[in-house]
Amino acid sequence: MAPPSARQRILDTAFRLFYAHGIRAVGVDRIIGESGVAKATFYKHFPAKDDLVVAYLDRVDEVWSGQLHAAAEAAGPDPADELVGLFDALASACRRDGYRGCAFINAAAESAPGTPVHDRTVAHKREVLAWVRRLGVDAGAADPDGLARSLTLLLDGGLASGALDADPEAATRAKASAALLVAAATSATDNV
Amino acid sequence: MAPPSARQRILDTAFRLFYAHGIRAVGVDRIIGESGVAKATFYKHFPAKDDLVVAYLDRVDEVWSGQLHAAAEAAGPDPADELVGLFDALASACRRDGYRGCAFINAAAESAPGTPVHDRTVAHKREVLAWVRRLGVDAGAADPDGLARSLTLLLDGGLASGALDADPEAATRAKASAALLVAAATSATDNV
DNA sequence: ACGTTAGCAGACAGATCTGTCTACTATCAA
DNA sequence: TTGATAGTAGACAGATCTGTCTGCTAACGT
Repeated sequence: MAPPSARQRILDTAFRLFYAHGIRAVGVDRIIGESGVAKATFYKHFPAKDDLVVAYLDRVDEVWSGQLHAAAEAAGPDPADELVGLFDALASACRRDGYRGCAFINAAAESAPGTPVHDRTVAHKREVLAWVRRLGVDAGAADPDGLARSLTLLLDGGLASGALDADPEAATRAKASAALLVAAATSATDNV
Repeated sequence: MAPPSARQRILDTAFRLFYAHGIRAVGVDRIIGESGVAKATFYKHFPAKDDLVVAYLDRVDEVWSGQLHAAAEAAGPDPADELVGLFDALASACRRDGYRGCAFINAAAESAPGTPVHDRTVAHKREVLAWVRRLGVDAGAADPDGLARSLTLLLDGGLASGALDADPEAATRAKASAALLVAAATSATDNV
């Protein structure tokens, strides 16, 4: 029953506002106002706005990676099924209210290469790619690197186009295409 | 030998700066300064910054659509080959210096849904989707809508991930995956 | 009892951003 | 010649944004 700490309130508000409106479109004054925090407190926890942005991306990473992993596991235990099932997370995301695409792609569009914010987005995409690749190895894909790249292309495409029109059809097609690619990539070495 | 008009200089400068740094990151003062134009002239041609942004997107649309069509035609005349060949435009774009992903995806990340800028990005993606769909029909695909959606997902994925790391490998994989999807979509009705 | 830590409230500085306005110049057509 | 058109130069207003600073309050551990 302890009220959430100031830091937590700041992060909650930033998560909501940054994702909904974009990073540059939301000033620290607004975050301070809506989170009901003093300005000094804000700058104590986050010495610069960019520090908050990175913390925001850290949180998005946790949430989104969790959803991806959960969707994959739910489709398991066959790794090939997991590779297809992870696209259910995309479908769920598209249907969510206020969906505005991938927070990392959006953040990358607003940050210059080489900055901590931009680096954080690159790190996220690398993690996802590595995770998919591992599943590809488990699934016995002939070329796990290539398969992982193809699947993340589909995933990123679904996320990116979701920012333009959140058509659930796109997620369905992404999953269907993924199924085809996974089948093609595993049948060569692991055909029934 | 006539020097480019003020309007043209403004557009050239905006094209370069908006794409390289993002829309919100570039102020009108900078565009005015670097294009060597008077402030009154600027606001005469573009009453508001957003008007310039839309004009910028119009130009990007021309350029990028032209490259897509050229790449497709070069791979023709078989429509199925065109559907795969258009991905060469993605590979060329990735290799270009200063490549920073898709201007439309980036602009969408910086604009609120319902604004003229955001609408312009949606219109572009719709045009590309319709064009790919037409090629799919010509190629005799069983489900041209689905095929077009799948291929544009791959394309958008390549463009979006290009903003994070401009890996030419991604474009290669996108093309290979496209070839597989096109083959699968056309073989059912148009085999050998 | 006392110091430390966390937090609230809000003024302030300095930069930057969009957009307006005045005043002047050059070109070209009727 | 005169009037319209396109352009240059730059001051200015008003809003907004990031970040700093001063004061005050309350909880908690020693």
